[in-house]
Amino acid sequence: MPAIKDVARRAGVSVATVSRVLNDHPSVRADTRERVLAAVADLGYRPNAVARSLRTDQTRTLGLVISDVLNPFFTELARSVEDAARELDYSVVIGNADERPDLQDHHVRTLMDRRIDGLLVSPTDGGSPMMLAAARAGTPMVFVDRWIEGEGLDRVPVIRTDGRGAIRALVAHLCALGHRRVAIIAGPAATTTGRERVDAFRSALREFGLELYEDHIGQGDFQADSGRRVTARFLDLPHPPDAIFAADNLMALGAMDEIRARGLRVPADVALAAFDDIPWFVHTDPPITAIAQPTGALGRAAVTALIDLVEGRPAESVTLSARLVTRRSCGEPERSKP
Amino acid sequence: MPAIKDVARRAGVSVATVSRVLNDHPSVRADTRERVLAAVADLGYRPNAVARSLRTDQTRTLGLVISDVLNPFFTELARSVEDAARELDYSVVIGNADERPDLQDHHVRTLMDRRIDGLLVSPTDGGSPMMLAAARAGTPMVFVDRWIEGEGLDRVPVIRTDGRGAIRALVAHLCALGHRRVAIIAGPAATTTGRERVDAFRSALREFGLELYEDHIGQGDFQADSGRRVTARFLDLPHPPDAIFAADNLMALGAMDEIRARGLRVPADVALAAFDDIPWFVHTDPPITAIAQPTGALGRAAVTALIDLVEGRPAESVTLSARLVTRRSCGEPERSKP
DNA sequence: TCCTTCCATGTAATCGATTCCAATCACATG
DNA sequence: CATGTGATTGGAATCGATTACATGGAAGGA
Repeated sequence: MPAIKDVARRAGVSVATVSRVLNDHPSVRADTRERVLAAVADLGYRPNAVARSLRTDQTRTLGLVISDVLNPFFTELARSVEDAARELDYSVVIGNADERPDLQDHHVRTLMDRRIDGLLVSPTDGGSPMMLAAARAGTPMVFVDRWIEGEGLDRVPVIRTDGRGAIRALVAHLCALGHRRVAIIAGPAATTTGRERVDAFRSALREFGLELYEDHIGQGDFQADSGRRVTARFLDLPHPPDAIFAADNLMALGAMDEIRARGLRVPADVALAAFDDIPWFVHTDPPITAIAQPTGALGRAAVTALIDLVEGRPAESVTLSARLVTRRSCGEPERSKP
Repeated sequence: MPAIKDVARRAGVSVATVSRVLNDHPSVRADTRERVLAAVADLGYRPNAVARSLRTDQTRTLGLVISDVLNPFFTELARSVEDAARELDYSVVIGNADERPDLQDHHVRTLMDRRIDGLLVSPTDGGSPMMLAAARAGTPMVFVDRWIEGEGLDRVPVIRTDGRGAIRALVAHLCALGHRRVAIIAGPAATTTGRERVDAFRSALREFGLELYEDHIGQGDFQADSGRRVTARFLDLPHPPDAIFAADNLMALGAMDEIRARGLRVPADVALAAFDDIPWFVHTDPPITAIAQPTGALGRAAVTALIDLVEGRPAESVTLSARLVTRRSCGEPERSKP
C-alpha cells in the first residue's frame, strides 16, 4: 500500500507538497498540483487515516453505543445516525451493549482507546465507570433515547422522545374500550425510559380513575424473554390483568408468545400495546397498537448535537414527541368511521 | 489524556520500559513492573490505539459491509459476527450499504483507509471497484451470505448457506397443499443469492412437474417496497399466482402489505412463503412459513475464516444448510398430528 | 539596479506508540 | 582479578501523515 512518500517521489516533489495538494492548501502551483494528482491516481494512493488521526488528533469518527442491535428501534436509530453522520463526513462505529453493563463498558473503553471524536450513548445501566470518566475528561458526548444522571453528566445533552402524551392517549384508548385491570411490563428501573414509561402510565391511569397495582408492574429488561416471563406471572395472578402495556417492542413479542402459548386471544382475553412501533406490527395477529417514536429525527438531532460539541459549538437537549398508532390489539377500533 | 511518556516520567523509567510492561515483555524486573502499573493506574492511562496501529500496522479491527441493516437477517448476522470477533479480541466496524453499490463502495473505501485488518462482505452488486482493488491488494477478505466472481476474487473464501434443499422442501410443501401457479419475488440478479434462489426454485418446481413462468418471476431488490410492487404486478395478471415465494423477509413484508391492501387473504387467496426466518413470523397473520438460515453459525464461521486469513493461516469456504420452518401461510398444516 | 515582498516549495519536528541495538550492572568463572 | 554472561534498561529510529518555519526565486517599486 503506497504511502505519501511514494507519491512524493513519483511526482518529484516533497511530502509536504503532496500533503498540501491532498488538503487543498491554496499555495500550490496548478501544474504541481496536476503532477501530484497524477501520481496519486497512478499509484492508487489513499491517505492512511491512522497516521492522519495520530497527527491531527481527530478521527472523524463517532461512537454509538446502543443497548441492543436486535431491537428494531435501535437498528433504525443506528441507521439514521449513520446516514446523518455520513452527510457530514463522519463515520460511525457501533457498539452493541446487549443490555449488559459490562459490555457497555467494554465498548465505551474500546471506542475511547480508538480516540473517536464523540460518543453517542443510549445507556443501559445507572453509571458505567468508563462513561463517567469519558464525560468528565471532556469527551464530546450526547445521550440518545435514554440518559443517566451523575456528576459531570449534567452538561451532556439529551436527545429523546417524550412518551407522556402518547401514553396518556393510549390509556384513554384502553379506557374507552372498557379495560380496567391494566398492567405494564416495565423496562429496567436503571434506565430513564424504564422509569418514565411506568410513571407516565401510572399518572395517566390515575387521571382516568384507575390504579396501577404493584403486582401489575412487572420488571422486564427490554428483551423478549423477560416479556414472556412477566406475562406468565401476570396470567397466573388470581385476578389477571385485562390489558398489558409492554414498554418496548421485544417485550411485546415475548408477551405475545406467552399469551399464544396459553391458547388465549388478543384482544378478547387480554389486550396488548407496545412502546416503539415497527413495520411488523401491521401484520401481527392482531395488528398491534403501539407508540411510535420519530426515530429518524431522533438520530439526526443526536448527530447534529454531537457534531456541534465536537466542533466546539454549544449543543442543546432536544425532546421530540411520540404518537399513538391505534390498531386492533386493544379491541375493535372506535366506530368513528363506517 | 495521558500518553506513554507521562507514565514513564511518573514511574521514573523510559517509555520503552512502559511499553514492555504494557505488552508483557518478560524481561522487566518485578518491582519495575509494579511501579509502572501503579503509574498507569494513577493516571488512568490507556494506550492510544491509533498510535499503536500506526506502529504495528494492525488495528485489530474487522470491517463488515452488509447489504441492509434494517433486514433482521443482517442485524442478526452482524451481532453474531461482533460476538465472535470480540471473543478473539477484535472489534468490528459495520458499514451499511443499503443495497446501493455506491454506498458499498464508500464503506469499503472508508474501511480500507482506516487500515482494518480484514474485510467481511456481503456484496450488493456485481463488482465494486474498491472491493476488487482491496482483494487484489491482498487484503484479507471473506464473503458472507452472498459473493461475487471476478479475477482476483477466486481466493476469497465464501461462507454461505445453501438453500436448495430447503427450497425443494418448500416446493414439496406447496405442491402437497395443491398450489400450482407459483411465483417468486426474486432478489437482484447481480447477487448470488438473488439468482440462486430463483434457480433452485425453478428446478424444484420442474421436479414436481410444475413450471415457473416468466411473468411469475418478479424482480425485487431485497427491500420491502419492491415486494409490494412486484406483488401488485402479480395480482394484476389475468391469471395471478396462487402462491408467492419472497426471496427475503423484507420483500415478504411488502407482499403482505399489498395483499392486505387489496383485501385478499393469506393463504386462502394467495399463499406466501419467505426466505430468512425472523422471530416476528410466528406472530404475523397468518404465521409465515419460512426458510431459516443458521445465522449464528454463519457469523462465527465467517469470523473464524477471516481471522485465519488475517493471522496468516489458510482459510476455506464453508457451506451450511438452511431448513424449512412450516407455519400456516401456505395453507393448513399437514394433518400429521391431531 | 537593488531591495522588498510574496509565492511556491522543501526541511524537519511532531503525534504516541513499538522495538532494535547498545549500555550498564551484578555475578560467576577461570 | 580480569573477563564472560545474562538480566534490565535506555536511546533512538520508525510508522505516515501535518504543519511551522526556512529558503529560493521572481516580480514590483524606488
